[in-house]
Amino acid sequence: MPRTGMSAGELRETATDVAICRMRKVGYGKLRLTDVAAEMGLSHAALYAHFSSKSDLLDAVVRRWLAEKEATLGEVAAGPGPAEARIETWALTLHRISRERALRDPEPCQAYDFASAAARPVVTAHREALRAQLAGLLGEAGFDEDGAPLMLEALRAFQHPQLVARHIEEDREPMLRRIVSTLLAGLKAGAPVA
Amino acid sequence: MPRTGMSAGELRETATDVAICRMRKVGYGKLRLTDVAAEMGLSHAALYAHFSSKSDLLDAVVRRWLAEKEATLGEVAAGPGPAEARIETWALTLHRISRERALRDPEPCQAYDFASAAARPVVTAHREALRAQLAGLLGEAGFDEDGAPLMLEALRAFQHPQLVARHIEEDREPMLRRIVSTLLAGLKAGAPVA
DNA sequence: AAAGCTACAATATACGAATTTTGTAATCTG
DNA sequence: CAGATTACAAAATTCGTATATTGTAGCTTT
Repeated sequence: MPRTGMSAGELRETATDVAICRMRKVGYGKLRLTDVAAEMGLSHAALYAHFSSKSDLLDAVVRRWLAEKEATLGEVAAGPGPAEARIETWALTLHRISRERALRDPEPCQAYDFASAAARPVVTAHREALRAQLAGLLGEAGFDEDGAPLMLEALRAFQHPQLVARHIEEDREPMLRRIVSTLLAGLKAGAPVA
Repeated sequence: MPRTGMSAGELRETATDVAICRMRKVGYGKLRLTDVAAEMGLSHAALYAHFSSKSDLLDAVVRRWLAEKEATLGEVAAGPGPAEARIETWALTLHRISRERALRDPEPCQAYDFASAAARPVVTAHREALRAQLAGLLGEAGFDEDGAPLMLEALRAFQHPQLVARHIEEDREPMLRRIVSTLLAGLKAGAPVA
């Protein structure tokens, strides 16, 4: 019987919550397991029963944060209107979320950036989730689903934390729209020549 | 009458040379004006007659390094064969140079990365030079030259030092080819819908 | 035995003193 | 007097050490 009154799953979720909050408050670089544990009324050692390492907790934080992004995009993908129009909306939303987060939620953003640089599986999984959503949209709109990785690579400048940060002042939406419509036009024109 | 036997221009060039060499030897972060000056038989203060600051010298280093890249790409752009084919070759070359440099010339690469993050004019000028080359090629191949900034943005994942470094193991050329041909097909299909 | 704690070693971070380095000004020299 | 030097202040970096944090093991409690 757990003394915290939480199941293993709940404790992991709570620890992830607390870690995100503390990260937002004190910054990515100053997040301490000791503090997370203390805030939960635990010794830091107790966390090791639920997370194999600090990185594992940070992964959980990033996973949660990316899951919210995927959920928002999933709603756009499943939204009303013609599928082809939703592709542009989806891409714009992807960019807006990235930009908004760089501006207003920089600490988890930095955690993501580190996870990304370290090629953590949580990042790979996120990219795959985006690919799947976009592939679904493309399929629905009558395009070959193989266009999804292609589009994602071409839109990378609008997602990547550092590139987004570098252009945070500019309105890059017109350029993004042009790229999306050019890519869609190109895909429509048929399978690209090898 | 200069005691070094060099004109102002030559001295700047020599200092830039020496700085690149030392940077390659000791690393970007450990480059010291003192050492550059000493290697030229000068006191560090003498450098200030030719460079307004260390950043100014670093800019000269990056400018030189980027000029070599522009020259190689310029040759490709001016090369033989149909213009449309040269666009793909140009993009592949752009990626190969970026990749090769990340692998074999990491220190100036880091200097470029810092200059890029600091939004130094030398980087803006480089981007403009690339845009002009690509615009020329597009024009020659019968495309609207406005496609150049669009293509460059879409190819950013294949140029940006950090993104190139992250995928250094992979062969991304097939994907690059697909993106280029899709974009060209899209541009050919007519001005993208606003 | 499950859930957690205390104790501890290895590692990492923070801090402050000493040293370098950068940048400026006044001075020297051919 | 252009070209360079020495001298010097401000800022940055290094280096040694004290402190904190991470991760592990064995012990305690219910």
